[in-house]
Amino acid sequence: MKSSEDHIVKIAKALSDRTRVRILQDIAKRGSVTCGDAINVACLSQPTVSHHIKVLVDAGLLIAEKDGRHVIIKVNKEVLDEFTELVSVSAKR
Amino acid sequence: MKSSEDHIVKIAKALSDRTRVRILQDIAKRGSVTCGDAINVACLSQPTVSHHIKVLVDAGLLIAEKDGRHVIIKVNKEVLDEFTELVSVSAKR
DNA sequence: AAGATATATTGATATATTTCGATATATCAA
DNA sequence: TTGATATATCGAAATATATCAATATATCTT
Repeated sequence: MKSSEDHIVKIAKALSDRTRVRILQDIAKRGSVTCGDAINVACLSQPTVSHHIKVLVDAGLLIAEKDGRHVIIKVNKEVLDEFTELVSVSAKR
Repeated sequence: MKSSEDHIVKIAKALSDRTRVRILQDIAKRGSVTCGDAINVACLSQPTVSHHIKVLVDAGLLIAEKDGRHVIIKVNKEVLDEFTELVSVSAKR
């Protein structure tokens, strides 16, 4: 089982890059997008955006599911809530 | 004026290191501590801990005030709330 | 089957971060 | 004033991260 520190650190790391936050906010605004959409938002190369999406997915902040040759990504709100809750609680007690 | 992205990124960066989260949680638990106390918690060199505290202070997460030769640090709950609120809102709309 | 499109992986480079020892500064105590 | 204690800063080394071009893989279209 993972400590709350480690969990906070993993999510915070994912949120510690401008591009990733931008991608996340864009997805949140639109509901769901494809990786191609994210490339347009980020204005960076396809491999770079692919990498950032992977970081967000690994952190649990994004859910990705394949749909033909596309990958549809959306925000995992539960994980996001868990994170804000964990930060609030652990830093206030 | 700073974008919400930049604000999130700055705080998230501060929270993206195990040592810093540990220090923050320890301070939250105890109310307030000195830098020396933080060194004991982190088990790292004094300059390293000093650096981490600086990062947390610069991000606004800690408030530091000098008291003789000590520096008393405590959590800035307002900034922390602001952060969790910002993350919640910006990633859900 | 062949070409086109969407995404992932690899390998390299540039930049940022973490960490330390050495040293500086400020304050207290004798 | 001198020595001790608390914290900050500097410079360097090791590690991590962001980024890209090239290439691989998977799926669609014709």
